Amino acid sequence: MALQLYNTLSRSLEPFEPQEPGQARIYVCGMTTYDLCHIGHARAMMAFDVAVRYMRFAGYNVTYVRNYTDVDDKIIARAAELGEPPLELAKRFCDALDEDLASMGLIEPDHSPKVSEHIEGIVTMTASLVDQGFAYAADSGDVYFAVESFERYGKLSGKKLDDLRAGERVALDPNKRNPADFALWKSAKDGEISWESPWGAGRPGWHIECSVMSSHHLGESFDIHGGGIDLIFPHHENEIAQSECAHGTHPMAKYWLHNGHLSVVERDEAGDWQQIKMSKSLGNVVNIRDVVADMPAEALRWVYVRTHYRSPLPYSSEALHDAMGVLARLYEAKERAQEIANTAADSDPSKLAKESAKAGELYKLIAGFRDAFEDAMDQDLNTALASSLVLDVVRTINRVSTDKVTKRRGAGLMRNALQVFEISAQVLGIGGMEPAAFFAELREKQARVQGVDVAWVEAQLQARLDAREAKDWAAADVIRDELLKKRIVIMDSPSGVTWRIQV
RNA sequence: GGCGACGUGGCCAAGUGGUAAGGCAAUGGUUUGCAAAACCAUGUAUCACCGGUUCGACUCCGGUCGUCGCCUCCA
Repeated sequence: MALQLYNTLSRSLEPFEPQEPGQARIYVCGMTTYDLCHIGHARAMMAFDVAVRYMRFAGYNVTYVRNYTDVDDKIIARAAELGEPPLELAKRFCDALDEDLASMGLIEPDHSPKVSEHIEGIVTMTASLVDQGFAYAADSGDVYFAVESFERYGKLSGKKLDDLRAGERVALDPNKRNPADFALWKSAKDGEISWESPWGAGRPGWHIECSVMSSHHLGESFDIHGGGIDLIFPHHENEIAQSECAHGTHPMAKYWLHNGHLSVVERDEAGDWQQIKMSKSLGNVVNIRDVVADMPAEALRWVYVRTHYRSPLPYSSEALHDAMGVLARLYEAKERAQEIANTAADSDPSKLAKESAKAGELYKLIAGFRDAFEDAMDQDLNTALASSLVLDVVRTINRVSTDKVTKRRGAGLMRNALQVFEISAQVLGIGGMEPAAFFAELREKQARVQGVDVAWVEAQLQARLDAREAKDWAAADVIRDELLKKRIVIMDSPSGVTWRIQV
Protein backbone atom coordinates (compact mmCIF):
# COMPACT_ATOMS: atom_id res chain seq x y z
CA MET A 1 0.00 0.00 0.00
CA ALA A 2 1.08 3.54 -0.51
CA LEU A 3 0.69 6.61 1.62
CA GLN A 4 -2.82 7.93 1.96
CA LEU A 5 -3.60 11.29 3.52
CA TYR A 6 -6.82 12.81 4.74
CA ASN A 7 -7.33 15.93 2.67
CA THR A 8 -9.43 18.61 4.32
CA LEU A 9 -10.16 19.96 0.84
CA SER A 10 -12.06 16.84 -0.18
CA ARG A 11 -12.89 15.67 3.35
CA SER A 12 -11.65 12.25 2.41
CA LEU A 13 -8.66 9.96 2.36
CA GLU A 14 -6.65 10.30 -0.83
CA PRO A 15 -3.59 8.52 -2.16
CA PHE A 16 -0.59 10.82 -1.89
CA GLU A 17 0.54 11.70 -5.39
CA PRO A 18 2.97 14.60 -5.40
CA GLN A 19 3.26 16.77 -8.48
CA GLU A 20 6.76 15.52 -9.06
CA PRO A 21 7.12 11.82 -8.33
CA GLY A 22 9.35 11.12 -5.36
CA GLN A 23 9.48 14.77 -4.38
CA ALA A 24 7.22 16.19 -1.66
CA ARG A 25 6.89 19.89 -0.96
CA ILE A 26 5.29 20.77 2.34
CA TYR A 27 4.52 24.06 4.02
CA VAL A 28 3.43 24.21 7.64
CA CYS A 29 2.09 27.22 9.50
CA GLY A 30 4.40 27.71 12.43
CA MET A 31 3.95 29.99 15.37
CA THR A 32 3.34 33.61 16.04
CA THR A 33 6.30 34.26 18.26
CA TYR A 34 5.00 36.48 21.03
CA ASP A 35 5.34 33.92 23.83
CA LEU A 36 6.78 30.54 24.69
CA CYS A 37 5.61 27.49 22.81
CA HIS A 38 3.12 25.43 24.81
CA ILE A 39 2.17 21.80 24.45
CA GLY A 40 -0.80 22.69 22.27
CA HIS A 41 1.43 24.33 19.69
CA ALA A 42 3.81 21.45 20.10
CA ARG A 43 1.18 19.03 18.96
CA ALA A 44 0.99 20.70 15.59
CA MET A 45 4.76 20.82 15.33
CA MET A 46 4.92 17.12 16.22
CA ALA A 47 2.23 16.08 13.78
CA PHE A 48 4.13 17.49 10.83
CA ASP A 49 7.50 16.47 12.21
CA VAL A 50 6.34 12.87 12.07
CA ALA A 51 4.72 13.40 8.67
CA VAL A 52 7.98 14.68 7.20
CA ARG A 53 10.03 12.00 8.93
CA TYR A 54 7.78 9.30 7.56
CA MET A 55 7.75 10.66 4.02
CA ARG A 56 11.52 10.67 4.07
CA PHE A 57 11.54 7.17 5.51
CA ALA A 58 9.23 6.10 2.72
CA GLY A 59 11.72 7.40 0.20
CA TYR A 60 10.41 10.84 -0.69
CA ASN A 61 12.76 13.73 -1.10
CA VAL A 62 10.97 16.26 1.09
CA THR A 63 11.30 20.01 1.09
CA TYR A 64 9.91 21.13 4.40
CA VAL A 65 9.10 24.77 5.14
CA ARG A 66 7.76 26.08 8.41
CA ASN A 67 7.44 29.79 9.02
CA TYR A 68 7.68 32.11 11.97
CA THR A 69 5.13 34.89 12.08
CA ASP A 70 7.23 37.61 13.64
CA VAL A 71 5.15 40.63 12.64
CA ASP A 72 1.69 40.59 14.11
CA ASP A 73 -0.79 42.50 16.27
CA LYS A 74 -0.13 40.35 19.32
CA ILE A 75 3.61 40.83 19.03
CA ILE A 76 3.18 44.59 18.72
CA ALA A 77 0.87 44.65 21.72
CA ARG A 78 3.18 42.54 23.85
CA ALA A 79 6.20 44.57 22.81
CA ALA A 80 4.44 47.77 23.77
CA GLU A 81 3.60 46.28 27.16
CA LEU A 82 7.21 45.33 27.80
CA GLY A 83 8.71 48.40 26.18
CA GLU A 84 10.74 46.22 23.85
CA PRO A 85 11.14 46.66 20.09
CA PRO A 86 8.70 44.19 18.48
CA LEU A 87 11.23 42.52 16.24
CA GLU A 88 13.55 41.97 19.17
CA LEU A 89 10.78 40.42 21.18
CA ALA A 90 9.84 38.22 18.24
CA LYS A 91 13.45 37.21 17.76
CA ARG A 92 13.71 36.28 21.42
CA PHE A 93 10.75 33.94 21.14
CA CYS A 94 11.90 32.56 17.79
CA ASP A 95 15.12 31.53 19.47
CA ALA A 96 13.23 30.09 22.43
CA LEU A 97 11.02 28.16 20.03
CA ASP A 98 14.03 26.73 18.23
CA GLU A 99 15.48 25.66 21.54
CA ASP A 100 12.26 24.04 22.70
CA LEU A 101 11.61 22.21 19.48
CA ALA A 102 15.17 20.95 19.37
CA SER A 103 14.82 19.70 22.93
CA MET A 104 11.84 17.67 21.78
CA GLY A 105 13.84 16.16 18.98
CA LEU A 106 11.98 17.87 16.17
CA ILE A 107 13.77 17.90 12.87
CA GLU A 108 14.63 21.29 11.48
CA PRO A 109 12.71 22.48 8.44
CA ASP A 110 14.72 23.08 5.30
CA HIS A 111 13.53 26.68 5.34
CA SER A 112 12.19 28.72 8.26
CA PRO A 113 11.18 32.04 6.75
CA LYS A 114 10.12 35.06 8.78
CA VAL A 115 7.59 37.68 7.80
CA SER A 116 10.05 40.48 8.51
CA GLU A 117 12.36 39.09 5.85
CA HIS A 118 9.69 38.90 3.16
CA ILE A 119 8.14 42.37 3.26
CA GLU A 120 9.18 43.10 -0.31
CA GLY A 121 7.49 39.97 -1.61
CA ILE A 122 4.40 40.80 0.40
CA VAL A 123 4.19 44.29 -1.08
CA THR A 124 4.67 42.87 -4.56
CA MET A 125 1.94 40.28 -4.17
CA THR A 126 -0.42 42.79 -2.61
CA ALA A 127 0.20 45.23 -5.49
CA SER A 128 -0.42 42.46 -7.98
CA LEU A 129 -3.74 41.60 -6.33
CA VAL A 130 -4.76 45.27 -6.44
CA ASP A 131 -3.71 45.55 -10.10
CA GLN A 132 -5.70 42.50 -11.04
CA GLY A 133 -8.79 43.81 -9.26
CA PHE A 134 -8.82 41.21 -6.48
CA ALA A 135 -7.95 43.76 -3.82
CA TYR A 136 -8.51 47.41 -3.11
CA ALA A 137 -6.90 50.13 -1.04
CA ALA A 138 -9.22 51.89 1.37
CA ASP A 139 -8.89 55.54 2.31
CA SER A 140 -7.45 54.43 5.65
CA GLY A 141 -4.35 53.14 3.87
CA ASP A 142 -5.36 49.56 4.52
CA VAL A 143 -5.49 47.17 1.58
CA TYR A 144 -8.19 44.54 1.58
CA PHE A 145 -8.75 41.39 -0.39
CA ALA A 146 -12.24 41.37 -1.92
CA VAL A 147 -13.58 37.92 -1.18
CA GLU A 148 -16.39 38.28 -3.70
CA SER A 149 -13.86 38.51 -6.48
CA PHE A 150 -12.77 34.93 -5.90
CA GLU A 151 -15.39 32.45 -6.92
CA ARG A 152 -13.77 29.51 -5.15
CA TYR A 153 -13.79 31.34 -1.81
CA GLY A 154 -14.91 28.90 0.85
CA LYS A 155 -13.76 25.75 -0.95
CA LEU A 156 -11.57 24.61 1.93
CA SER A 157 -13.75 25.43 4.91
CA GLY A 158 -17.06 24.78 3.22
CA LYS A 159 -18.28 28.18 4.27
CA LYS A 160 -20.57 30.31 2.20
CA LEU A 161 -20.15 34.03 2.33
CA ASP A 162 -23.85 34.51 3.03
CA ASP A 163 -23.64 32.27 6.06
CA LEU A 164 -20.86 34.10 7.79
CA ARG A 165 -22.38 36.03 10.62
CA ALA A 166 -20.50 39.15 9.90
CA GLY A 167 -20.57 41.77 12.57
CA GLU A 168 -22.05 39.54 15.19
CA ARG A 169 -18.95 39.15 17.22
CA VAL A 170 -16.84 41.99 15.95
CA ALA A 171 -17.83 45.50 14.93
CA LEU A 172 -18.19 46.04 11.21
CA ASP A 173 -15.35 47.89 9.58
CA PRO A 174 -16.59 50.74 7.38
CA ASN A 175 -13.47 50.47 5.22
CA LYS A 176 -14.44 47.04 3.99
CA ARG A 177 -16.71 46.47 1.02
CA ASN A 178 -17.69 43.06 2.34
CA PRO A 179 -17.36 42.25 6.03
CA ALA A 180 -15.46 39.09 5.12
CA ASP A 181 -12.79 41.03 3.24
CA PHE A 182 -9.48 40.74 5.02
CA ALA A 183 -6.43 42.95 5.26
CA LEU A 184 -3.43 42.31 3.06
CA TRP A 185 -1.73 45.44 4.29
CA LYS A 186 -2.43 47.43 7.43
CA SER A 187 -1.58 51.09 7.69
CA ALA A 188 0.70 51.95 10.58
CA LYS A 189 -0.77 53.53 13.64
CA ASP A 190 1.32 56.09 15.50
CA GLY A 191 4.73 54.80 16.38
CA GLU A 192 4.06 51.28 15.21
CA ILE A 193 6.67 49.28 13.40
CA SER A 194 6.17 49.82 9.69
CA TRP A 195 7.59 49.53 6.22
CA GLU A 196 7.13 51.78 3.22
CA SER A 197 4.65 50.74 0.57
CA PRO A 198 2.67 52.25 -2.33
CA TRP A 199 -0.17 52.71 0.18
CA GLY A 200 1.95 54.46 2.78
CA ALA A 201 3.74 53.18 5.84
CA GLY A 202 2.30 49.96 7.15
CA ARG A 203 2.77 46.27 7.73
CA PRO A 204 1.44 43.00 6.36
CA GLY A 205 -1.94 41.60 7.31
CA TRP A 206 -2.03 38.20 8.89
CA HIS A 207 -2.52 35.76 6.01
CA ILE A 208 -0.45 37.19 3.18
CA GLU A 209 2.91 36.12 4.60
CA CYS A 210 2.17 32.44 4.15
CA SER A 211 1.15 32.94 0.54
CA VAL A 212 4.35 34.82 -0.17
CA MET A 213 6.72 32.60 1.73
CA SER A 214 5.28 29.32 0.52
CA SER A 215 5.47 30.33 -3.13
CA HIS A 216 8.96 31.74 -2.55
CA HIS A 217 10.29 28.41 -1.31
CA LEU A 218 8.00 25.83 -2.86
CA GLY A 219 6.51 27.42 -5.95
CA GLU A 220 3.04 28.63 -6.80
CA SER A 221 1.50 25.19 -6.49
CA PHE A 222 2.91 22.66 -4.05
CA ASP A 223 1.92 19.37 -2.49
CA ILE A 224 1.01 19.68 1.18
CA HIS A 225 -0.05 22.54 3.38
CA GLY A 226 -0.45 21.84 7.07
CA GLY A 227 -1.52 23.51 10.27
CA GLY A 228 -3.89 23.36 13.19
CA ILE A 229 -7.55 22.66 12.64
CA ASP A 230 -8.39 26.18 13.80
CA LEU A 231 -6.50 27.61 10.85
CA ILE A 232 -8.86 26.18 8.24
CA PHE A 233 -10.92 29.32 8.46
CA PRO A 234 -10.12 32.04 7.89
CA HIS A 235 -6.34 31.66 7.64
CA HIS A 236 -6.01 28.90 5.08
CA GLU A 237 -9.10 29.91 3.19
CA ASN A 238 -7.59 33.36 2.78
CA GLU A 239 -4.21 32.00 1.79
CA ILE A 240 -5.87 30.07 -0.99
CA ALA A 241 -7.71 33.17 -2.19
CA GLN A 242 -4.56 35.29 -2.23
CA SER A 243 -2.27 32.75 -3.79
CA GLU A 244 -4.60 31.44 -6.45
CA CYS A 245 -5.63 34.94 -7.49
CA ALA A 246 -2.14 36.39 -7.45
CA HIS A 247 -0.60 33.53 -9.39
CA GLY A 248 -3.52 32.59 -11.54
CA THR A 249 -2.69 28.98 -10.76
CA HIS A 250 -4.51 26.49 -8.70
CA PRO A 251 -4.56 24.65 -6.49
CA MET A 252 -2.23 26.47 -4.15
CA ALA A 253 -1.67 23.14 -2.44
CA LYS A 254 -3.05 19.77 -3.38
CA TYR A 255 -3.38 18.31 0.11
CA TRP A 256 -4.46 20.25 3.18
CA LEU A 257 -3.65 18.52 6.45
CA HIS A 258 -4.95 19.69 9.80
CA ASN A 259 -4.13 18.43 13.25
CA GLY A 260 -6.71 18.26 16.02
CA HIS A 261 -6.42 20.31 19.14
CA LEU A 262 -5.00 19.34 22.45
CA SER A 263 -7.15 20.00 25.47
CA VAL A 264 -6.10 19.87 29.07
CA VAL A 265 -8.14 17.54 31.23
CA GLU A 266 -8.12 16.97 34.96
CA ARG A 267 -9.99 14.58 37.19
CA ASP A 268 -12.78 16.05 39.27
CA GLU A 269 -13.73 14.78 42.72
CA ALA A 270 -15.73 11.91 41.25
CA GLY A 271 -12.71 10.84 39.23
CA ASP A 272 -14.24 11.83 35.92
CA TRP A 273 -12.27 13.78 33.37
CA GLN A 274 -13.11 17.45 33.14
CA GLN A 275 -11.91 19.54 30.28
CA ILE A 276 -10.24 22.76 31.33
CA LYS A 277 -9.03 25.62 29.26
CA MET A 278 -5.32 26.20 29.15
CA SER A 279 -4.96 29.89 29.78
CA LYS A 280 -2.67 32.40 31.34
CA SER A 281 -5.36 33.59 33.73
CA LEU A 282 -5.84 30.09 35.11
CA GLY A 283 -2.09 29.73 35.36
CA ASN A 284 -2.21 26.30 33.81
CA VAL A 285 -0.37 26.86 30.57
CA VAL A 286 2.07 24.01 30.10
CA ASN A 287 5.06 25.04 28.04
CA ILE A 288 7.35 22.60 26.31
CA ARG A 289 10.22 23.57 28.55
CA ASP A 290 8.18 22.84 31.69
CA VAL A 291 7.74 19.25 30.58
CA VAL A 292 11.21 18.68 29.20
CA ALA A 293 12.78 19.97 32.39
CA ASP A 294 11.05 17.24 34.33
CA MET A 295 11.45 14.19 32.13
CA PRO A 296 12.96 12.90 28.92
CA ALA A 297 11.30 14.64 25.98
CA GLU A 298 10.35 11.35 24.41
CA ALA A 299 7.67 10.95 27.07
CA LEU A 300 5.94 13.99 25.61
CA ARG A 301 6.41 12.69 22.08
CA TRP A 302 4.87 9.41 23.19
CA VAL A 303 1.73 11.20 24.40
CA TYR A 304 1.31 12.80 20.98
CA VAL A 305 2.08 9.70 19.01
CA ARG A 306 -0.42 7.54 20.90
CA THR A 307 -3.35 9.47 19.44
CA HIS A 308 -4.00 9.96 15.76
CA TYR A 309 -2.99 13.48 14.76
CA ARG A 310 -6.47 14.51 13.64
CA SER A 311 -8.24 13.38 16.82
CA PRO A 312 -8.68 15.66 19.77
CA LEU A 313 -6.01 14.92 22.35
CA PRO A 314 -6.93 15.09 26.02
CA TYR A 315 -3.75 15.97 27.85
CA SER A 316 -3.15 15.27 31.51
CA SER A 317 -0.13 14.95 33.74
CA GLU A 318 -1.35 11.42 34.34
CA ALA A 319 -0.99 10.61 30.66
CA LEU A 320 2.52 12.01 30.76
CA HIS A 321 3.41 9.81 33.71
CA ASP A 322 2.01 6.78 31.95
CA ALA A 323 4.18 7.65 28.99
CA MET A 324 7.28 7.74 31.19
CA GLY A 325 6.45 4.26 32.42
CA VAL A 326 5.92 2.89 28.95
CA LEU A 327 9.18 4.39 27.74
CA ALA A 328 11.02 2.85 30.66
CA ARG A 329 9.68 -0.53 29.59
CA LEU A 330 10.70 0.16 26.01
CA TYR A 331 14.26 1.09 26.99
CA GLU A 332 14.58 -1.87 29.31
CA ALA A 333 13.73 -4.12 26.39
CA LYS A 334 16.26 -2.32 24.23
CA GLU A 335 18.86 -2.81 26.93
CA ARG A 336 18.10 -6.54 27.12
CA ALA A 337 18.31 -6.84 23.36
CA GLN A 338 21.64 -5.01 23.32
CA GLU A 339 23.03 -7.21 26.04
CA ILE A 340 22.25 -10.38 24.13
CA ALA A 341 23.45 -8.84 20.88
CA ASN A 342 26.76 -8.05 22.57
CA THR A 343 27.34 -11.18 24.60
CA ALA A 344 25.68 -14.09 22.82
CA ALA A 345 27.26 -16.08 20.05
CA ASP A 346 26.19 -15.37 16.51
CA SER A 347 23.93 -17.80 14.80
CA ASP A 348 21.69 -17.62 11.77
CA PRO A 349 18.43 -16.16 13.13
CA SER A 350 16.30 -18.31 10.83
CA LYS A 351 17.93 -21.47 12.20
CA LEU A 352 17.57 -20.23 15.75
CA ALA A 353 13.90 -19.65 15.06
CA LYS A 354 13.50 -23.34 14.30
CA GLU A 355 15.27 -24.43 17.46
CA SER A 356 13.34 -22.30 19.90
CA ALA A 357 9.68 -21.43 19.73
CA LYS A 358 10.26 -18.16 21.57
CA ALA A 359 13.06 -17.14 19.27
CA GLY A 360 10.84 -18.13 16.36
CA GLU A 361 8.12 -15.82 17.55
CA LEU A 362 10.46 -12.86 17.72
CA TYR A 363 12.01 -13.77 14.39
CA LYS A 364 8.63 -13.80 12.73
CA LEU A 365 7.50 -10.56 14.33
CA ILE A 366 10.62 -8.73 13.27
CA ALA A 367 10.49 -10.09 9.76
CA GLY A 368 7.05 -8.62 9.29
CA PHE A 369 7.63 -5.45 11.27
CA ARG A 370 8.64 -3.00 8.64
CA ASP A 371 5.73 -3.85 6.36
CA ALA A 372 3.24 -3.70 9.20
CA PHE A 373 4.69 -0.41 10.41
CA GLU A 374 4.50 1.11 6.94
CA ASP A 375 0.95 -0.12 6.47
CA ALA A 376 0.00 1.67 9.66
CA MET A 377 1.75 4.89 8.72
CA ASP A 378 0.39 4.72 5.20
CA GLN A 379 -3.08 5.03 6.67
CA ASP A 380 -3.00 8.76 7.15
CA LEU A 381 0.04 8.56 9.43
CA ASN A 382 -1.56 6.30 12.00
CA THR A 383 1.05 6.64 14.71
CA ALA A 384 -1.29 5.19 17.32
CA LEU A 385 -1.24 1.89 15.47
CA ALA A 386 2.42 2.12 14.49
CA SER A 387 3.53 2.75 18.06
CA SER A 388 1.56 -0.22 19.34
CA LEU A 389 3.45 -2.41 16.86
CA VAL A 390 6.65 -1.25 18.50
CA LEU A 391 5.23 -2.30 21.85
CA ASP A 392 4.46 -5.74 20.46
CA VAL A 393 8.14 -6.11 19.69
CA VAL A 394 9.08 -4.78 23.11
CA ARG A 395 6.95 -7.40 24.80
CA THR A 396 8.33 -10.18 22.65
CA ILE A 397 11.92 -9.13 23.26
CA ASN A 398 11.28 -9.21 26.98
CA ARG A 399 9.77 -12.65 26.68
CA VAL A 400 12.60 -14.05 24.58
CA SER A 401 15.33 -12.50 26.66
CA THR A 402 15.02 -15.32 29.19
CA ASP A 403 15.13 -18.01 26.54
CA LYS A 404 18.27 -20.18 26.94
CA VAL A 405 18.86 -20.76 23.26
CA THR A 406 18.53 -17.07 22.50
CA LYS A 407 20.77 -16.03 25.36
CA ARG A 408 23.46 -18.37 24.13
CA ARG A 409 23.36 -17.76 20.39
CA GLY A 410 20.87 -15.00 19.71
CA ALA A 411 23.23 -12.13 18.83
CA GLY A 412 22.08 -12.01 15.23
CA LEU A 413 18.43 -12.25 16.14
CA MET A 414 18.72 -9.41 18.62
CA ARG A 415 20.65 -7.25 16.20
CA ASN A 416 17.67 -7.60 13.90
CA ALA A 417 15.33 -6.76 16.76
CA LEU A 418 17.29 -3.61 17.48
CA GLN A 419 16.47 -2.34 14.00
CA VAL A 420 12.90 -1.92 15.18
CA PHE A 421 14.10 0.76 17.58
CA GLU A 422 15.97 2.43 14.76
CA ILE A 423 12.84 2.59 12.64
CA SER A 424 10.84 3.91 15.55
CA ALA A 425 13.51 6.50 16.27
CA GLN A 426 13.70 7.57 12.66
CA VAL A 427 9.97 7.96 12.12
CA LEU A 428 8.44 8.60 15.54
CA GLY A 429 11.50 10.03 17.23
CA ILE A 430 11.15 7.51 20.02
CA GLY A 431 13.51 4.75 21.09
CA GLY A 432 16.72 6.09 19.62
CA MET A 433 18.50 6.88 22.86
CA GLU A 434 21.02 4.65 24.55
CA PRO A 435 19.09 3.00 27.40
CA ALA A 436 21.68 4.04 29.97
CA ALA A 437 21.39 7.65 28.83
CA PHE A 438 17.62 7.51 28.98
CA PHE A 439 17.58 6.14 32.51
CA ALA A 440 20.26 8.57 33.65
CA GLU A 441 18.22 11.48 32.30
CA LEU A 442 15.02 10.16 33.81
CA ARG A 443 16.67 9.70 37.19
CA GLU A 444 18.45 13.02 37.16
CA LYS A 445 15.37 15.02 36.18
CA GLN A 446 12.97 13.20 38.45
CA ALA A 447 15.42 13.45 41.34
CA ARG A 448 15.35 17.19 40.92
CA VAL A 449 11.57 17.30 40.60
CA GLN A 450 11.05 15.24 43.71
CA GLY A 451 13.89 16.73 45.70
CA VAL A 452 15.94 13.57 46.01
CA ASP A 453 19.63 13.73 46.86
CA VAL A 454 21.37 11.36 44.48
CA ALA A 455 24.54 11.03 46.56
CA TRP A 456 22.47 10.06 49.58
CA VAL A 457 20.67 7.41 47.53
CA GLU A 458 23.96 5.98 46.29
CA ALA A 459 25.24 5.77 49.87
CA GLN A 460 22.09 3.99 51.01
CA LEU A 461 22.41 1.59 48.13
CA GLN A 462 25.97 0.74 49.11
CA ALA A 463 24.94 0.17 52.72
CA ARG A 464 22.20 -2.16 51.53
CA LEU A 465 24.62 -3.99 49.28
CA ASP A 466 26.91 -4.59 52.27
CA ALA A 467 24.00 -5.90 54.32
CA ARG A 468 22.96 -8.21 51.51
CA GLU A 469 26.44 -9.57 51.13
CA ALA A 470 26.36 -10.37 54.81
CA LYS A 471 22.95 -11.95 54.19
CA ASP A 472 21.49 -9.57 56.72
CA TRP A 473 18.16 -9.45 54.91
CA ALA A 474 16.40 -7.57 57.67
CA ALA A 475 18.86 -4.68 57.56
CA ALA A 476 18.79 -4.63 53.78
CA ASP A 477 15.01 -4.49 53.76
CA VAL A 478 14.93 -1.63 56.25
CA ILE A 479 17.07 0.42 53.89
CA ARG A 480 14.91 -0.53 50.95
CA ASP A 481 11.76 0.49 52.80
CA GLU A 482 13.34 3.78 53.79
CA LEU A 483 14.18 4.48 50.17
CA LEU A 484 10.71 3.48 49.07
CA LYS A 485 9.24 6.06 51.40
CA LYS A 486 11.11 8.63 49.33
CA ARG A 487 9.69 7.01 46.20
CA ILE A 488 12.97 5.37 45.29
CA VAL A 489 12.46 1.92 43.82
CA ILE A 490 15.32 -0.55 43.85
CA MET A 491 15.77 -3.19 41.23
CA ASP A 492 18.16 -6.04 41.89
CA SER A 493 19.47 -7.89 38.89
CA PRO A 494 22.34 -10.26 38.18
CA SER A 495 24.28 -7.41 36.60
CA GLY A 496 23.88 -5.09 39.56
CA VAL A 497 21.46 -2.87 41.38
CA THR A 498 19.65 -0.04 39.67
CA TRP A 499 17.18 2.41 41.05
CA ARG A 500 14.44 4.58 39.77
CA ILE A 501 12.22 7.26 41.13
CA GLN A 502 8.60 6.31 41.21
CA VAL A 503 6.69 8.55 38.88
C1' G B 1 -28.21 30.41 12.61
C1' G B 2 -24.17 28.13 9.24
C1' C B 3 -19.99 24.61 8.74
C1' G B 4 -17.45 20.52 10.97
C1' A B 5 -15.73 16.78 14.44
C1' C B 6 -16.40 13.27 18.12
C1' G B 7 -19.27 9.43 21.45
C1' U B 8 -15.40 1.85 21.40
C1' G B 9 -14.21 -2.46 28.23
C1' G B 10 -12.69 1.10 34.98
C1' C B 11 -9.58 4.96 32.18
C1' C B 12 -6.74 6.26 27.43
C1' A B 13 -6.97 4.63 22.39
C1' A B 14 -6.65 1.96 17.11
C1' G B 15 -10.09 -0.19 13.96
C1' U B 16 -9.54 0.25 5.63
C1' G B 17 -18.35 -4.36 5.87
C1' G B 18 -17.13 -10.42 7.75
C1' U B 19 -18.63 -10.10 15.51
C1' A B 20 -13.13 -5.71 18.25
C1' A B 21 -5.03 -3.78 18.19
C1' G B 22 -2.21 -1.50 21.90
C1' G B 23 -1.46 1.14 26.65
C1' C B 24 -2.74 2.31 31.86
C1' A B 25 -5.19 0.44 36.18
C1' A B 26 -6.99 -4.24 38.80
C1' U B 27 -6.70 -9.68 40.25
C1' G B 28 -4.05 -14.42 40.19
C1' G B 29 0.54 -16.85 38.82
C1' U B 30 6.03 -17.58 37.20
C1' U B 31 10.53 -15.36 38.81
C1' U B 32 12.97 -13.19 43.31
C1' G B 33 16.23 -14.21 50.03
C1' C B 34 11.81 -10.72 50.17
C1' A B 35 10.80 -7.00 46.59
C1' A B 36 10.95 -4.17 42.04
C1' A B 37 11.12 -4.93 36.86
C1' A B 38 9.80 -8.55 33.27
C1' C B 39 6.70 -12.45 31.56
C1' C B 40 2.04 -15.51 31.68
C1' A B 41 -3.26 -15.68 32.70
C1' U B 42 -7.89 -13.16 33.70
C1' G B 43 -12.08 -8.20 30.67
C1' U B 44 -19.80 -11.89 28.64
C1' A B 45 -17.26 -4.30 25.51
C1' U B 46 -25.88 -4.41 23.78
C1' C B 47 -18.75 -0.43 19.72
C1' A B 48 -24.27 6.57 22.62
C1' C B 49 -29.53 5.56 21.00
C1' C B 50 -33.32 4.47 17.00
C1' G B 51 -34.25 3.09 12.10
C1' G B 52 -32.42 1.72 7.03
C1' U B 53 -29.08 -0.63 3.11
C1' U B 54 -26.54 -5.53 3.06
C1' C B 55 -26.09 -12.58 3.27
C1' G B 56 -23.49 -9.79 7.05
C1' A B 57 -22.15 -2.95 9.94
C1' C B 58 -18.26 -0.31 15.11
C1' U B 59 -17.51 0.41 9.96
C1' C B 60 -22.27 2.83 4.71
C1' C B 61 -27.15 6.01 4.85
C1' G B 62 -31.05 8.78 7.72
C1' G B 63 -32.71 10.50 12.41
C1' U B 64 -32.25 11.34 17.96
C1' C B 65 -29.41 12.52 22.25
C1' G B 66 -24.74 14.12 24.30
C1' U B 67 -19.74 16.49 24.10
C1' C B 68 -16.58 19.70 21.48
C1' G B 69 -14.42 22.93 17.62
C1' C B 70 -14.77 26.87 13.89
C1' C B 71 -17.72 31.20 11.98
C1' U B 72 -12.96 37.16 15.97
C1' C B 73 -6.92 36.07 17.34
C1' C B 74 -5.50 30.99 17.90
C1' A B 75 -1.43 24.98 16.58
